[in-house]
Amino acid sequence: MAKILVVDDDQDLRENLVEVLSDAGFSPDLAGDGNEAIEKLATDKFDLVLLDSIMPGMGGMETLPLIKRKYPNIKVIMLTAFSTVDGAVEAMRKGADDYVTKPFKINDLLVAIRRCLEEAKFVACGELLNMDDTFKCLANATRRKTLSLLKEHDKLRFMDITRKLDIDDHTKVNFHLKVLKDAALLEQDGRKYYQLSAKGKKIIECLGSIAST
Amino acid sequence: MAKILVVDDDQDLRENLVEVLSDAGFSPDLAGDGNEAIEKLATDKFDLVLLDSIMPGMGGMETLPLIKRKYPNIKVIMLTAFSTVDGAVEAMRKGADDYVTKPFKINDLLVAIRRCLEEAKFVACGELLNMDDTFKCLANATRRKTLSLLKEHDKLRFMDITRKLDIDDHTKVNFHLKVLKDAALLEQDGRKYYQLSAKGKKIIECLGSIAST
DNA sequence: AATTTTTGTGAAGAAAAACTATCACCTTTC
DNA sequence: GAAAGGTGATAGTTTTTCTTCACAAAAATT
Repeated sequence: MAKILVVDDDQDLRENLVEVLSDAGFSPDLAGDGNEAIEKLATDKFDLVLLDSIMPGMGGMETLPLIKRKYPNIKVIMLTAFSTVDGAVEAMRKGADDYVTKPFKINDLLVAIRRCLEEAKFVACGELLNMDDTFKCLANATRRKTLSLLKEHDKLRFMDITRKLDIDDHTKVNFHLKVLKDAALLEQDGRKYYQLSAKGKKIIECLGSIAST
Repeated sequence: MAKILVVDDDQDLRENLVEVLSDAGFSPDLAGDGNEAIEKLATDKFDLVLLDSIMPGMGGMETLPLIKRKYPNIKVIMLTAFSTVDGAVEAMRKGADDYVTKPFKINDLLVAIRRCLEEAKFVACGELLNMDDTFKCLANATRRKTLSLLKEHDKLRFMDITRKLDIDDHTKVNFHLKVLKDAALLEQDGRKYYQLSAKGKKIIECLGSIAST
């Protein structure tokens, strides 16, 4: 199902990978260098890129940040022959999602691919969110505080929240809680405990890097 | 100025680092293992953590995700004696901001520290943002589309934006542009070209991972 | 057991804010 | 000078937000 772009200058390896990936149930496509990869990405949709770090023309290390800047949701796994710790760190800093050293066992690569796609699936849930509602929710300090309370304490009851928010009249919290529930950022378990939903957790995580409150 | 927490079980190295860091103008503090580090982080505010990967008690590899989950804005540089590519990749996947192999040249470490803090400074601008305004801005599909247009095209004139938004009456775009400007997500250069502000770029970057439109 | 208090929820109306649409007006370009 | 590009102000509509009231279930007291 998942579409994978294989970017490598070594034709043998490329064809080999295409076969393996097809057998494993993926839809692979090919590119011979960075420029070609960029073109392919512009025309087709891909879920993951296998990127060789050293290629004639534009190499993987240069291509990587270009891809990640334009398509942050596409996962990239670097493949590299001459591997050093510094190289690996640099690749990860540039946004690679994983780093596999050549020669690799096919199985190790498949494991890495599946793990990346699994993470992507989680991210993708964000795309299904109704962004309008989500942001409207976040555009309010009380609700943001509620979310971070729940991030910290995992589960809270109604009155716990009102007290922690330092609001005297409990009925006033109700409205905000409902908005949060409607936006699916928050849910209740059987015993009326409020907690972050999967979407809520994802959002909070993203927010963490830009907003402390 | 920046507060740095040095987490290492080797007392010689620790004291050595404290001296070097002090000389370089930082305020260092110490912890002997992961647990102690967590405690220190809970009581004091730090900008950066130097984290040894292998320690008796809780090691750095375990501590790292704990720190990053709780304090995503604090930078972490892993220090490690037995360095492998896999170890480096794992550390970076877990959220390390950099990875330095022991023995290291003091200067290399200082370079890494300064680079991390430089990035942190950029992130910190997010904290100064008025979150209410920011999210209100984002709670509107037209404005989000405007931002992603500007992300893609860098600079656009007023009419370019209205056309790309596919809005016939140009006066209707005005309002949204103003809201974006007020929230400082967008700015104009001397020639009336609209472009993303630093804050806008940062926001868009964070958003990229959760919202495609 | 009865009752009071705490906890938890929904709905409706008023107040505040955001959004839309329209008009007026200025500047640049052709 | 006409057309296109660009901006601000305002009034009416729609949405949010706040507030209040009503009410029910659970827990604690009497």
